[in-house]
Amino acid sequence: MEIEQTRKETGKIYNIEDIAKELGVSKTTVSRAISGKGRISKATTDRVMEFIATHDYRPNTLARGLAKSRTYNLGMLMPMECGSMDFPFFQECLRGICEMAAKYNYDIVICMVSGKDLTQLQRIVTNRKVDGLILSRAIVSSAAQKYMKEKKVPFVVIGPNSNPDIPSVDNQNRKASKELTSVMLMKGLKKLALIGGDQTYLVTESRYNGFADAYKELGKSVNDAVTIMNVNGYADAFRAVDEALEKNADGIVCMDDVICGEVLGCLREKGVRIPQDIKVASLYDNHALETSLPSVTSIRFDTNELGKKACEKLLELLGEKVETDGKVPGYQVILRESTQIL
Amino acid sequence: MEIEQTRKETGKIYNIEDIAKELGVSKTTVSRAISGKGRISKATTDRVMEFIATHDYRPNTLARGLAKSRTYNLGMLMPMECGSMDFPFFQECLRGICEMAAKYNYDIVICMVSGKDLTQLQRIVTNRKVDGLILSRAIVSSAAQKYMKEKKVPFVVIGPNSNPDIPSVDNQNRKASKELTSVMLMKGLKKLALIGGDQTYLVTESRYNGFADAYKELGKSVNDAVTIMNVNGYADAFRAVDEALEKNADGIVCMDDVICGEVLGCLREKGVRIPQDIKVASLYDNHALETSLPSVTSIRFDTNELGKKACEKLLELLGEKVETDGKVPGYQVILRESTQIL
DNA sequence: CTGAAAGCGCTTACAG
DNA sequence: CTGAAAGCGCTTACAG
Repeated sequence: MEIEQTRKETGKIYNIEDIAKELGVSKTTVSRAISGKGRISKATTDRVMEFIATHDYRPNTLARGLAKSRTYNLGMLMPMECGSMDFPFFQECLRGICEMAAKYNYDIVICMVSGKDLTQLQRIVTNRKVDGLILSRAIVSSAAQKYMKEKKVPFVVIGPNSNPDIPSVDNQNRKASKELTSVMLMKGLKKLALIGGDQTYLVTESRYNGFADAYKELGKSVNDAVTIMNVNGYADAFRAVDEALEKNADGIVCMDDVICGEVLGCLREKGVRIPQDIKVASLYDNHALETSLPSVTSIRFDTNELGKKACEKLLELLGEKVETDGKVPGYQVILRESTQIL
Repeated sequence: MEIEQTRKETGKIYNIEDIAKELGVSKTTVSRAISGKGRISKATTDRVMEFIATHDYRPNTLARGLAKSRTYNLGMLMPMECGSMDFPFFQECLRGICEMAAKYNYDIVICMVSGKDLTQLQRIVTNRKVDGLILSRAIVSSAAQKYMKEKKVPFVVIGPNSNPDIPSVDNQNRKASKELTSVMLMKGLKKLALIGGDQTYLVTESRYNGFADAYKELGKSVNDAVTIMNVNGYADAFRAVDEALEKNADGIVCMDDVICGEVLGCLREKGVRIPQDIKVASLYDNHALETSLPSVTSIRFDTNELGKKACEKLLELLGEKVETDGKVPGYQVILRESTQIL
């Protein structure tokens, strides 16, 4: 009560010198008590900490930053033109990142990059507005990575990464794909069609491998399946669906939610009923798949956790002592109407 | 070429003192040349600026910040639990904000707030990580606003705002609603039903007024329409649609995209065809309305521009000289299949 | 028009 | 265990 009073009356914002004076010690001592570094007696530490708590003192981040050459900000690269499909991913991810960053008293600054234009990245880096950066699979631009290496800015990548030198975190695409495919197979489906996108993407490869793993485990060959890759856009999808139907597929596994949306459109257009005539599943979930008619079986990754891990990794890179649980971001296989056996 | 060389060889990061020495002037002079403030000869300014350009010097933001008590960061409050519906709004908005901020060499830091929990806001404020804040209609919490006033942190609100003391920017809800409603009326529809949400929201009021304006302009009374407010959730929407149909409405105007989605669901469930049996329009657009079957007539606001304006306003509050064009964020009325006269 | 000096609020060798 | 002092890289009265 009285403390509140004091705060309200004075409204004063203390600095380290004020505290030193009030307590009759040196700034050095106060600084040490706060940081917990250097030799300092328990008694002094306690006195300082109590004063700080009572007066709700917060060190000036700018000043500390200048002294330690730190901004206590982390940059998150976001593609300006991410479609409505991608955005939920970023939202979730950002949530996890912010949460973890806050835990260590860091904040997230957004860096919107447009295509191959690195202007904004350069601005943020040359202005030293961040201590490190997080970028995601959606930022294809290896130019960005090259730039950051050159400038020696620590960064982590969210998504598949072939280069072991680059710290990265990723979903368990392969494992999850295998699991979903296995379920389809065990449901008694005889002929699966896998419809996937650009094969040069690593995520495509991972999911493909997972799909194949499921066959292998059952003593079958992935060649028993119809695999149609490099599908890009509705026209491609339409042809892919045609091929799947011609080859008598009784189940279609779509590599991601975008493709799946297109496939659903094609099937509707052709008057093929789901799940009566054919089962459909997606290796990446989104809200539309959940609410569409019928709802579509899919894999939901724990993107929030993925963001947290990315942030943790970056913090570690920056020399913060993070206590990580070493868990890998999980996923759920969600069986919905589109794969029901009637 | 040679400049490149120099940069690469040295890789040196200059500070203001280095420059002063190299040029045989004082730090003061260099600082003045850069800021463009204070008396200084054109000749000296040019020399300094040339050196800076050649060596790609960037003032240390942290140091400047400490001296001027500025972070050159703006905070953007984001609701943690914004649904998939809300997010496109934030994405667009954020784009505009970032773009404008970058123009004045500010950056955006994200502050995720969850419900009424102000922890993150307090953290960012007491740590002085931002010079000001932008919050949007989705942050209902007036507690947040109260906190910021108390702490004297400048902020602007995106969305309807009754309090004229609080700087805010908003879409032209009333005008846009009137325009869309007018079009419906002029298409010859005899009985419109307006289905809206919580009447305590200011945005609801604005849109309602716009709807009424259209009637007034045609010399009619809004009482000719069926208005059903405070609709919240599918069950409510179902009853509202029932009522509209009973009263022989030949057109339904939904106050926002969420309600519209529900109304579409209800109509489908009831076997009412759009636009054959009834026309449907929404006073707020989203991707689903654009791609649904049939596509739905709607109002698309220029959210990107809205974000820019919000940022401009905040920058002005912070004392930056912004050159604004005084334009108001626009909108488009997009007539799609759902209102076609067959 | 220009500069020396103090100041922004921290951290951290260095010396006791 | 503690403190005086220098330093982080800028800005800005103040004095010329």
